Amino acid sequence: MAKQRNTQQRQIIESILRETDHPLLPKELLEIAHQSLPSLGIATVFRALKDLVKEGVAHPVHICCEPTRYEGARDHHHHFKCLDCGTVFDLHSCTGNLESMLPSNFQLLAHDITLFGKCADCTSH
Amino acid sequence: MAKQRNTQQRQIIESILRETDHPLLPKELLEIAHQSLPSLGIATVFRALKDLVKEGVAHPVHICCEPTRYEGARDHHHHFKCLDCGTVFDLHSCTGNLESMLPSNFQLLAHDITLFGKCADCTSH
DNA sequence: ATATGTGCAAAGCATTTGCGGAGAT
DNA sequence: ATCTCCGCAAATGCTTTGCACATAT
Repeated sequence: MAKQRNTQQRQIIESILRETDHPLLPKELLEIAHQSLPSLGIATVFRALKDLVKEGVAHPVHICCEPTRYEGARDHHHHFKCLDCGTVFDLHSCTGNLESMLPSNFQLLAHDITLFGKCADCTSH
Repeated sequence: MAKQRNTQQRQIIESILRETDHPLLPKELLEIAHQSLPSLGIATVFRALKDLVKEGVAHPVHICCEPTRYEGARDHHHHFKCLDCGTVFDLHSCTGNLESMLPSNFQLLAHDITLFGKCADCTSH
């Protein structure tokens, strides 16, 4: 892979991912980035995200029937989507014992867990 | 909701879902259906799937960066995707203790778990 | 100086929708 | 006979790509 250039647009995209505590849609990321760089195009956002995922700096987050969101790489964690308000929260613990779900001779390399329900705010209303 | 008609195309689509033991892409479903009804169109597949999901007869399955698959309604289960051959398998057990992942005052209503790795066939090669 | 990155616009897919005609009731 | 469903083709929304120019090295 060729050497990567340190452009203004990549810096902005990386820093937004780093500073945001929940996964973002490419469109949302673009809107935030437009505050510092109005000329930024959506194609650049997709190209940067693809590269950052390849480098392990960003992770794709797939939820239900919606377009892929992206978040900065952090500790291993999963997500909770509130069915009332739609917000996606990070969850910071992880259940064990997933191996027990596998048929024999299957090898477990990774897993996705997404929980759905009502967040604290929506539960209290 | 208006009364649903019992057309040949819906019968075929339902029976394919019922007889297949893993989730199918709309495109794959269409190809199988073409064997019994070559004139079937993809729009009809999408319309039928949307109705069947609403009726609870089919479930959408979301995996990674791929288009939504669909499967007939069965017992609660999850999925395993082989990273080598791409096949999606049903898993018939389910881990407990997901509640422990939640922040306080969050209410758990549903969950998705997808495991990734190598299936028995690909492990042995 | 040179090769990579960018913005724009066009292309590609997956999915949805409008419409006139076919088929189920 | 009527009203829903179908197939087709056009439209939509998200994502990718080609190209000419800009810019980091």
